[in-house]
Amino acid sequence: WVGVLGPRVLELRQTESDCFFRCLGEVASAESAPAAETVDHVRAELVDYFQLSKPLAPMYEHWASADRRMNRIAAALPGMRVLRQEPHECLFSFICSSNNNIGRIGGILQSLRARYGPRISLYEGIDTADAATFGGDEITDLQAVDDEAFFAFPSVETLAEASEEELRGLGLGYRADFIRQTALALRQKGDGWLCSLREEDVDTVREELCALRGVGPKVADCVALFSLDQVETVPVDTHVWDIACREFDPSLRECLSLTPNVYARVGALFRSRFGTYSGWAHQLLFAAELPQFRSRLPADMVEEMAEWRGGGGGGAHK
DNA sequence: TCTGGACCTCT
DNA sequence: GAGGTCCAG
Repeated sequence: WVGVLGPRVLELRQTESDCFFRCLGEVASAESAPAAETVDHVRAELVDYFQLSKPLAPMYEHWASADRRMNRIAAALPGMRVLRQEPHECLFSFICSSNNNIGRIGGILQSLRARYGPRISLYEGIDTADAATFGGDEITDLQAVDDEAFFAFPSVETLAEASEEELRGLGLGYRADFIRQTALALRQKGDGWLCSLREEDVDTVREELCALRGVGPKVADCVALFSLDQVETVPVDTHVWDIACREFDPSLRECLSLTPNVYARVGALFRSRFGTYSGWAHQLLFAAELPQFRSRLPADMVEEMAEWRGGGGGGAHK
């Protein structure tokens, strides 16, 4: 994999037993190679980003023993971790995600970076073609988007200064105003405010996030789980709702829409079954629904999921 | 508390 | 409609 993490372009490669990384470039640097201390620093950042100090095996065991279906999924999809993303980037990204599909979100975020983010220069002697030979096909996607350029995520300050019209031009649609207003609010609250929510309890985090423009329950919970250490938070979208109907409580199907009440019921179901790290468990169940992981699951399970989708079982409330 | 509609844009 | 949110009734 090749991509941007914070101010750097990183290349990651995984083997049977190890994970290797390499720094390809960074913001405002003309060096020919990263300093040794930079490499150490990046190693620490990766450990933090992938939350490697949290042992996954005990969680998997707990989830597997709590739920028969989860038992099989856990066996098929090992090593599914929740990332610890940078909160500002995470927040703006999920604001862009509302009422929007994954493919388009990626394009919008890349446009945001290219237009407002600081450019990342590759170290002397490294070209992306060289990196591509290691990285597989991810890098070709990035190059196709913006001519082999890498950008870090824009600052709150920059986004606060952006005009709504220009943001709309990048394909954000009505979310343009959300981005601008939230950036303005964040600037007002000061530099460390968002990160400081990591120390707060779930309810406070949720309340504070939902006060931001374009942030409802789902977006707030995503930001809380994926960047603010709220491990028991379960973001509920229509897919997670489907999962809950299918696996935990068929009576949820009677509900006509995802009201706050239903939303809370779904979250509570996950928590009562999977406990403290319900957010992580949710991530695993959610991943199992994605097309790219389907081939790893037992055939009968894939069949069952297809049947549910096609048979209108999940569509009862839609 | 919940429902219905609007909202950008693309398939 | 899509991996929602906001606003008015």
